[in-house]
Amino acid sequence: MADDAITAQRASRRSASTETPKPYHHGDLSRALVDAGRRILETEGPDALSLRAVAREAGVSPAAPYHHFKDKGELLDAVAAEGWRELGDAIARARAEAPSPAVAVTEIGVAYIRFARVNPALYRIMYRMACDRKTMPEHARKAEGGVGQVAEAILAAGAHPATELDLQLIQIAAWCTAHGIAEMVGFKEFEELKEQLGGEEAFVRAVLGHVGILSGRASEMIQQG
Amino acid sequence: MADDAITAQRASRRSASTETPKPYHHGDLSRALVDAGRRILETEGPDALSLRAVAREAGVSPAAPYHHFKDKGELLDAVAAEGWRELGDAIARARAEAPSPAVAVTEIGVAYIRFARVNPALYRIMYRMACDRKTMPEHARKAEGGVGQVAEAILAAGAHPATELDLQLIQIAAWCTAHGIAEMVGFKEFEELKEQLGGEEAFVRAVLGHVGILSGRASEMIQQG
DNA sequence: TGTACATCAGTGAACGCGCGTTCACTGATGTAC
DNA sequence: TGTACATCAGTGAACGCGCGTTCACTGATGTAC
Repeated sequence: MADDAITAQRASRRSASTETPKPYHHGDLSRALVDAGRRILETEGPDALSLRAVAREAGVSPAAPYHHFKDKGELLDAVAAEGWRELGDAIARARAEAPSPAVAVTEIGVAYIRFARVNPALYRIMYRMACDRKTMPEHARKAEGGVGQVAEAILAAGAHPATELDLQLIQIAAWCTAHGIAEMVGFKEFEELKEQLGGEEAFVRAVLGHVGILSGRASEMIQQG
Repeated sequence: MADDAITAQRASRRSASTETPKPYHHGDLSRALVDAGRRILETEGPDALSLRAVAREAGVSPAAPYHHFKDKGELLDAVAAEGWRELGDAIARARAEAPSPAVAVTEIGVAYIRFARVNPALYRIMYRMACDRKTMPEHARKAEGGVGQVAEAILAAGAHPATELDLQLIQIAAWCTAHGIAEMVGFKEFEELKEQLGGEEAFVRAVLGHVGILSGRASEMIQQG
């Protein structure tokens, strides 16, 4: 009877997904492994993210993941891919919720940096893997995934880049700056400044406001550049 | 006699330093270890930088480094510190050689990014360690070490920040942007654009030109911000 | 609906590896008389 | 200048560890008749 309940639970989990806390083991281990990976990232940091640690955290033997991922790399890819997807969503949300297109570029920057701060270890391995491969993941390069949205937001803000090249360069500059801030905003040397400005987000906005592109003055940059 | 020659060599190495290729072993092992570490970084990447690998590369037993460094971390610190020192020198040189104070800020940015590109693995671990500690190394924060020079260059360019806070924010924004570009400039998706623009340095300058602060228009940023 | 069987998703033991670090040691270097 | 001795800077073997991956296995799940 208990067995029947578990079986039913597993079946329902595979089709829809209203479930009780811990139906792991059978059911959806690859999902569980990615979740476990993220838990490890946030509690123990990026260097603790071994295949064995993930299996352990998921309550499964070290060999089990091999039924779902070719090797360690593929598991890590899955974790990072989820990160990029969520970052893309956060950006899209920020853009949609911006009070006006004129400030959308800034809001994207703020959302990007906030994501990195809320998921520091995840963001670190996302970027570490991108740097190792010397490329962004497919998804992040597409319009819905991230970078593309910046270009759209810049255009929507009323900027008229002279050339396609100008637009691309602005996009790249914005992306690089956001990344730089994301990696450094947690540094201790900024703590005093953050307090002075009334919190970390205020600090981030202040820094963005001194960058140019990300301060909602994209069109100026284009006309001048 | 051969022994005498070696002894003399060692002695001279300790005082001055005009030397023949391989006087290692005795002489200056801590120097040799740092050199070995850098060689490993550039040939095998940051993840290969283990204490054993460094000892191996230096031609010495795995226990030898412990006479010069408390533990692995201290050795890595020494490698990274050398990187920060050289980066600081590169920045100072760029500033000194800039044709005018007005373009010095841009030249600093270019020099920074060039350093990261010439020493990619070194730059990676320099930053990885800074992120782990959540702070820049002492030396990089000082005026002669890096960040401080940016502020000086901005002032020398004729900018008149309304407040000390403005200057700090610009400094931070510049630093973050340079870091972001440094980490991403090698990405494959930019290759086409680089060719279009006539090489990587041209590409870097073009991106910097769309950032604002780093395009020699710092004073505008300040007056507007 | 019940049975026979293939497949699927786990187990747990084992492998070889490179790591950081410790240890007792040894021979060369430098110092005091 | 020569000898006795302390110290210094190495050696190399050993430790325990966690890692990624493989393997033969087993029991549960799903399928065909």
